[in-house]
Amino acid sequence: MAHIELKEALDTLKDTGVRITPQRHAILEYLINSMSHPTADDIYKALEGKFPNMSVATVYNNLRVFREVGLVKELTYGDASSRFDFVTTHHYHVICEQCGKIVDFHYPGLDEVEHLASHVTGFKISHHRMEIYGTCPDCASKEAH
Amino acid sequence: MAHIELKEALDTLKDTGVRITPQRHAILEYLINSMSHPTADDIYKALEGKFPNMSVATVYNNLRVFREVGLVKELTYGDASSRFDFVTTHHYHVICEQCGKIVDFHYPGLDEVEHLASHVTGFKISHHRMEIYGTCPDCASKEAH
DNA sequence: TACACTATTTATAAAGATTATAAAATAAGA
DNA sequence: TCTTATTTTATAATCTTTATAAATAGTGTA
Repeated sequence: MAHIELKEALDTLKDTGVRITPQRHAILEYLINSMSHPTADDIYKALEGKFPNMSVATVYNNLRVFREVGLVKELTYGDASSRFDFVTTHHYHVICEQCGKIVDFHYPGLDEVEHLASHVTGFKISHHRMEIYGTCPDCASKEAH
Repeated sequence: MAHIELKEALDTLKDTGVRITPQRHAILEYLINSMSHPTADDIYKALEGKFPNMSVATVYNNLRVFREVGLVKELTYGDASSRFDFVTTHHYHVICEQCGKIVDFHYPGLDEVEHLASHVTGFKISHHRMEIYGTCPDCASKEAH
């Protein structure tokens, strides 16, 4: 199914008139297969072997292109660099404050919150984001030692 | 009441053994009176007149101190720099995607989400963050022109 | 009030992430 | 295959934030 997702993503690019380069192919593939939520630098390092001459700028440029097309979501947490997530179904993230691990968490969209916010503030709401913070089981058991 | 908040904040600092310097006083005062959610640079620029020799590092250092003491919350959105918010009661933020305006939005904490997340992932949840995005009335009316 | 001690500020530089630029390379359609 | 506009590369610049060390200034004590 990762296979199908990649194909669909490439089709999306084609439909939008975005050229499919080997670098773009590899970045998408990495994002889809990666169960983590990599930073631009993670991706750069991971593809160094396959593309020894690739520039960091290429990674950033393409992540921006993917974001604009809607294939990828950019996550900005407290730490230094953004993380990138291939867009599949709607889900939230649970983040470990000790080790930084990010786990997907499926939950119905909080439509009610958006409605109330719209009513109270007069904004036309487009979307929201939410993250949940805590300690993952691994770190919790280490703490207890 | 901004007056009272400032006094309480200063008391908090005193209790924690953090020295009250003119710069700290001014930064706190600015944060409390500011209805916006300023960046470190906003604060720096705003206090330039009063403290011509103040260093940017001072602003950053003190914002970190305030955050550690719990007086201030750091907000990291998509844009380049963090924003800082004087902590009062629990509330969320509604953010205009056109002009960047941030409006406070009071809503009961989403305890249920935290519970479910804890149950599903095994994390020990400490807190969550949520932001709501949309278009503010001003920008919406400009769009319609 | 003056002193001493330590925290804080300043000035500066360094680090890290991201973006801009221009020349070279290349994907995709004719 | 050929052409052209897009993309990549290499590099430098920008911006935010942190580190460092010397100078300064709060705060408790005599």
